[in-house]
Amino acid sequence: MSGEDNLLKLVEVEEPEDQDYLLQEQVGFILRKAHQRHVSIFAAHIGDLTPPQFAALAKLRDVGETSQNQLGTLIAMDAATVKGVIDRLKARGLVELSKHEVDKRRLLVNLTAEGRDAIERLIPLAREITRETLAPLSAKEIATFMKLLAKLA
Amino acid sequence: MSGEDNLLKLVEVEEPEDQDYLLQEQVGFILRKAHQRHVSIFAAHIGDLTPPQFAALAKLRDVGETSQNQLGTLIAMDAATVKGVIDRLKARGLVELSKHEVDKRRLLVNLTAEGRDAIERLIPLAREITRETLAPLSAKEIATFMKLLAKLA
DNA sequence: TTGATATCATTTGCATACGAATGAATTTCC
DNA sequence: GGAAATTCATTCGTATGCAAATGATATCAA
Repeated sequence: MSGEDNLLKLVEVEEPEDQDYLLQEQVGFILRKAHQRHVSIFAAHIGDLTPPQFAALAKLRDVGETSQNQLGTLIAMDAATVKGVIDRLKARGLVELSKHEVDKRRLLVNLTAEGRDAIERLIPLAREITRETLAPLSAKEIATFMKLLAKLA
Repeated sequence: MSGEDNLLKLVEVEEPEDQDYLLQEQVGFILRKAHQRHVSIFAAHIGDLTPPQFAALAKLRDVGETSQNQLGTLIAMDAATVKGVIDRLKARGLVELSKHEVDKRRLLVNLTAEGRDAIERLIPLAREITRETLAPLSAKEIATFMKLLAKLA
């Protein structure tokens, strides 16, 4: 009996985690859930725009007219994804497209007047979304969390 | 000149953040990027299975046979999403479906022998994925981060 | 018991997300 | 100058992810 125990212990020392793998403790899984929660909070405050669409408008407000590809880089979207997002924003009249004079490959994107109005109107809501997402944490915890999260992203 | 400065300061005190809204500092945006990075690390280690598919297998390993809906609850997927995931795992022979004897609404899901082999084989890789995702942080930072992230999820 | 509710699963529609392939235009470099 | 490599954008295919509607079954309550 004690012989079996010792054998088990030896095995455990070599592979202490072989038996239990707890999905709900893995970063990836919790990261996915935290992201889901944020998207849900976002949707509750801004129903007619998705987070990626909002990101595109907010970044265009920052940098002004840019190429579609460059915008994608700035908001961490690959070319295929950003195209869909911009197409839908264009269909709603929030951005307008034009051809680059010099480099004919580039498709320039810019806010329309309506798009600018929309993003200015939505930013206060976005601040509230950030607040609500972080509400489970204290001010000090928020500072710590944001610092560490930034390291992972 | 100093009059203008004072006016600006007064405005700033009332609405200190009105002018600048930095997308790249918002939780939601960084959360999305951190999640993207994790998925990318996952794909580099486990190319033939997605994180949701892996989650389904890992949870079935934990709890054994369950209904599709219940599995969805356990891995934070809604009914429509979990159906697609299970369909694809079934098509690959990693899970098998059966009808609940008593409650005819329920669709039971379980690992096949092949599915069990697969998940056992993949778990060590998953541990490495977790390690690599958290690699930018020290051991102490990891503990702090996981505690705070769990509060947000 | 039966009528109202609730639960389980499916389907549809829309929106990311990304790999891979393609074509057009530009830049690099010999 | 011109071939090779690079960049920009598009398209296709596959896989989440979720809201809403629907149908089948089960449970609750009058």
